[in-house]
Amino acid sequence: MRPVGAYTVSIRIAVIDTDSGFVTVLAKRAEVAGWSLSHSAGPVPPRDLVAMKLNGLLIDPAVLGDEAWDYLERIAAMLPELGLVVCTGRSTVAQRVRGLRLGVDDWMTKPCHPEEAMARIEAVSRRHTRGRREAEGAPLTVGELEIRPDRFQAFVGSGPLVLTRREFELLHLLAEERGHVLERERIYQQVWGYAMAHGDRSVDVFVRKLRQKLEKRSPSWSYIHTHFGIGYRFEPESLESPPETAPAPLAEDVSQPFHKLATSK
Amino acid sequence: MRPVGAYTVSIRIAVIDTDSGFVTVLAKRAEVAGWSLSHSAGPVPPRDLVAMKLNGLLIDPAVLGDEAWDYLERIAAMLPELGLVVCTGRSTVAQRVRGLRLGVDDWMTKPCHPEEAMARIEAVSRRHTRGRREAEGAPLTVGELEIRPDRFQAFVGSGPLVLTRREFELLHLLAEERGHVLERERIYQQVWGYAMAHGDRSVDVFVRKLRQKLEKRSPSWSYIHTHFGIGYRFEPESLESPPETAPAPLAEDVSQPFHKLATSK
DNA sequence: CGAGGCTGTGAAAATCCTGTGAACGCGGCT
DNA sequence: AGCCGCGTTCACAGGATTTTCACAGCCTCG
Repeated sequence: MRPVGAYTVSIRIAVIDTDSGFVTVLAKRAEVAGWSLSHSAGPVPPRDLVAMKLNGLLIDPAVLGDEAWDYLERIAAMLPELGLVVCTGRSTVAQRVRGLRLGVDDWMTKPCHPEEAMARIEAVSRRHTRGRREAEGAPLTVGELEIRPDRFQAFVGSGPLVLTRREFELLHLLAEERGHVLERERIYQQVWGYAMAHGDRSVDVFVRKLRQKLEKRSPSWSYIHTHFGIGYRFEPESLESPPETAPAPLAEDVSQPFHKLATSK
Repeated sequence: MRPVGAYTVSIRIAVIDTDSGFVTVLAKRAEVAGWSLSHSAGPVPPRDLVAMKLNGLLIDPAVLGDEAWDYLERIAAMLPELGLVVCTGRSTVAQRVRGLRLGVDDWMTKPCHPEEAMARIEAVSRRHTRGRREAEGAPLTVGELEIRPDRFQAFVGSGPLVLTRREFELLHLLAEERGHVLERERIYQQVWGYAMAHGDRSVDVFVRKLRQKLEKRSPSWSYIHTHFGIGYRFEPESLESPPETAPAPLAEDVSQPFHKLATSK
């Protein structure tokens, strides 16, 4: 089921370690793999870790001093979804067992090969992402739209939009990357799961379907903007602004052939 | 009397290894910890592993010969919930990385201390046993349905539904996740315990059986809703136009008080 | 201001998905 | 052995969803 390439998803990790050489090498590999990595040479408050929305944390407890066990335990309890990997110097079996028991997911011994560290972090976070429910299920609200991954649907005040799977996934992707212009190829790759054939218009067609449904249920907003020669950008924009005199445009007039193209910037 | 201390849940593991000394020691510890352990000195057909409903598998790929990688990969793909731990002699970084990438959860080097092996197995299977056992045996009432896990049966006003085991588990899963759309793959994974083969229609068939039985005993309600291209969603809905019955507040479910999803015809 | 490439549209054609009924094995039981 | 209950697998029919096309209306650039 693994698509091509070793790393299928982008992973967010943090490293707490003073060994700058190791960290540097790791950072390089992480970049190649498309992971985002942040580094600290000292303990990071748990609450900050929460805010970072990490998939994995690689840590050398040696930098923590006496509080090490306590710190690890707190992290493990507070962030059950986080893959917690220890990488440290000499340790006894008893220490490793203690660490693993109190919530550490993997324990490596220095010196450790960065590639192996990456692989272990990946393995640990793979295990954690399975069986998670909430992570993907968090509803997303933009404009008067609410996107709910747990139902594969989007809602506006008046009710559901009734989207097909593809439509939903396209909308979800666009909304997640709200504000960014996404190229067609990128969109296709993400939603369809494989490379887009040259000349394929599927993305355009689905954008149209989405625009239709969005407009029907939320006429006073504009969501998907075209960037000529590139792709699309999602951004809820209220069309209201002129004084309140509009004599109720009364829809059904199908003579609105085109959408305004946003080429700005 | 449950063994107090470190091991809070009973874990089922299997060991595939020829080192009988190591296995013996491990078996002893496992017994003390209250785990159930089965042992084999040679490869075990994946389907047998499925039947064993394991939490963890400790394996020395050396006993597998040439097929080792293939075997590991197959196991990992087929049993995503299984904690797969390798324990073998000398190995290269590249081998470890390869193993971890293709689905192995942890990789130890022999000789390894049995206590550490236990701790690592526990760590990799922790994820799946955690956060899931709270309301395990609690009866669940939805619509005019009552689901009793302690009996493996569901009841409506007029009596029991007479469900087979699979039917019950499917219903239970759906009801627990009420309101959420569950993908076929996830349903299969949860109820059957291993990965769904492409093209398998079992879930559909069981949904039909459930719908039939539900309709026979509770004709005025609709419970299982189809989401085209995705899977199913459980949500009791009265078919009668509710004269004045409040639209079932169905609180508690989510924090978002929102409309009910209308997909069905 | 015109050519040429891009995007929006509507609809037909091609695919894919789900509901069903029924045949098939596999054990367990009598 | 023969008879069930249960879970799996098949093949089909009816729909729902995606793709593909052919055109027409824009946008850029020269």
